[in-house]
Amino acid sequence: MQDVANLANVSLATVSFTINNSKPVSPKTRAKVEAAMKDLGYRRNAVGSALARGRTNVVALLYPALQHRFSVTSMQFFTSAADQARLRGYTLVLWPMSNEAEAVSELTSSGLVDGAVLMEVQLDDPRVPELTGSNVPFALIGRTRDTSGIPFVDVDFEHTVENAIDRLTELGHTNFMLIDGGTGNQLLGGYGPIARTRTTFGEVTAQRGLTGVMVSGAASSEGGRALAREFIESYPQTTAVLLLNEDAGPGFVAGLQRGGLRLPQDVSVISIASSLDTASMAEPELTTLASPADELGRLGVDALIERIEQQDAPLPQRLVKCSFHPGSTLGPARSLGD
Amino acid sequence: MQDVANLANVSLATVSFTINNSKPVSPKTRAKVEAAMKDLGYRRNAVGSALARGRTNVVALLYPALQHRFSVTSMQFFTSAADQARLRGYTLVLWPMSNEAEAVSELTSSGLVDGAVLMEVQLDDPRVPELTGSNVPFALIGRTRDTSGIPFVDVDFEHTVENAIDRLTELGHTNFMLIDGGTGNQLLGGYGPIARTRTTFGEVTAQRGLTGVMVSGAASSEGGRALAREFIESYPQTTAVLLLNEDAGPGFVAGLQRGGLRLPQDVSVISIASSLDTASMAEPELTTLASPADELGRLGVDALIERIEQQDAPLPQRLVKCSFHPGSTLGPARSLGD
DNA sequence: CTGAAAGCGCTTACAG
DNA sequence: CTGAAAGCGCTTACAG
Repeated sequence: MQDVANLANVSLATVSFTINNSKPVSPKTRAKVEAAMKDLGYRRNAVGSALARGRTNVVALLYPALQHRFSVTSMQFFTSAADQARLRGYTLVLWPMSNEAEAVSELTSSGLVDGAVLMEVQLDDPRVPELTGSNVPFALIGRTRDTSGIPFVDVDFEHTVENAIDRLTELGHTNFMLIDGGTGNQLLGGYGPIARTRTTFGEVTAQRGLTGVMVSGAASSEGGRALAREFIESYPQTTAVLLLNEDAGPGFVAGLQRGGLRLPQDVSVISIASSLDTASMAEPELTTLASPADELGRLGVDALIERIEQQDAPLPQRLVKCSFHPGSTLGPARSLGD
Repeated sequence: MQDVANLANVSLATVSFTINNSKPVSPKTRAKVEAAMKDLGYRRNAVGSALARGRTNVVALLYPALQHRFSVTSMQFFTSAADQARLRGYTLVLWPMSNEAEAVSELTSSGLVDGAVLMEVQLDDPRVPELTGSNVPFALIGRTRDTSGIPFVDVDFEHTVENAIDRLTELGHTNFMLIDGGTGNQLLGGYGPIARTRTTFGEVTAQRGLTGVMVSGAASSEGGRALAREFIESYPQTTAVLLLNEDAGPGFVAGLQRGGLRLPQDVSVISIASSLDTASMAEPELTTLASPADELGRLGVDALIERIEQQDAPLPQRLVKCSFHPGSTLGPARSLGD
């Protein structure tokens, strides 16, 4: 930078002013400085700048480490978040968290990042109070139980479940099943998407006098096949399935058919909050209420940057709806005699 | 940091020495300093440290932006690379590259990262000379055409193709097809995995007097279904398929069966350099030579950090083999009369 | 509109 | 083993 200043016959400060547009600079001075920068191939050092400004323009994406089964949907968060950050002049770092408390404080106290976007949010996520206390700006992709004062973007699970049930009800279905990807452990017990979906499913089926059962299975193709066997053995009356378990989808569909059921003549299945990529791997292709994953990644970063750049702006809290894609697994309920 | 020094009645320098073990510190002084740090909840600021040391302990993962269809395999690179970086005291940033030249120089001249790992490497990747010229350490996940002097980790595609052909030859197959995910554009024409696989496939089938055709299709379920239609219409003699197109796998298998072919009685399919997650979404499950994706992400970061920390160490260049997973799509060649 | 100087939070010769 | 001081590459009041 000093070299640039020398070559342009100006001071260090003036170079800084032209780079950052932080003070008015006369056109000729600006031209001289820019020529000098070009000649020397100069680019401002991000670390020096960060130290002086107290801002790094780096944001972190926090995701659970050791959970190495990432769906297509998570991948979309990663890349859309990184792209959007870049677009807005930030760099995205991946921050795997194994030990929640320690990792969060390591993050917040390092001074490396200006803020964090959290993925895989639990209803009572321990990271949230930790971050609130640390004064590091953050935003959630997902929601805690109590969202007051907390910036977030999330799928509108409540609407999604109702929408799916509506569509199936119109086709005459009255016997519903919700399949989720929860495992027995406590962690997933408090996982937002599953909890909200189950609650809404329970409420809506009860209100409307529908039969509704809930079942969980592993988030994998093998999990899906196992769920199909369970379905065939234990739930002969059920004709409509809401599937909140993206990765089990193709296996579930394959398993049902292997067990002699036809889709959608015998059973209708709708995959919710999941990706079309995975849905299309099933045969027949799954009818889907697709997760707006790209949009969530983008909006999550936007929400965070808003918090960083203008603390007084209105709190960003957005619910995004899933989009319907027909597929081939939705049909009229089979009549009682079938 | 000054606060810590005051509380412990030592100098700023001594605090730094104890934190970094950069100079011997007496046990009692160390104890005082550590107590003071704990009391104040002090953590060293990464930015100040980076500026003084000329090292940020941040490494970048460069991937092609705008390519929003990431397979499970890419996801594994992302997360295993981030985990390994963290394990070795580094932070991983995601660096989407749209305009190659500009983005690389933005990276190298920002001073933000100590080095970069490159994904989706082309045979003549323009990023490589750019990085070589910039003196920023880097390592490839993949390989350029000429690998002399370049640190990399990659799948041993040559071995993988031979292995797949061996297995099928033993089952009596003589009519082979290679399906890849290349699109017509130049970009993918020079994409390492496809180029190497095609070359090896051509050589091995020729050497052994086997019939071998090569076909490309879109990397999606729909692409797989289209490939199946093409297969049935145009290649009735072919009994053995090597599939280098992970995302087309389930659709291809479904399409073949929809067209009346049985797997593996009529056609054997082996998916290569792909993930088991996707393979298991096919029905029947695809026989697979699985990509060591986690290992590659980890080794890629290791290779980079070696270059950063000891420039004189032997050049890290590693080829990793795929692992065989049986699945249900490999069987004896149908006899001529079938 | 331009410049001299202090300071961001650390590290590291250098001296003791 | 410990400390005083310079310096890493910037930004930004402050003065002109």
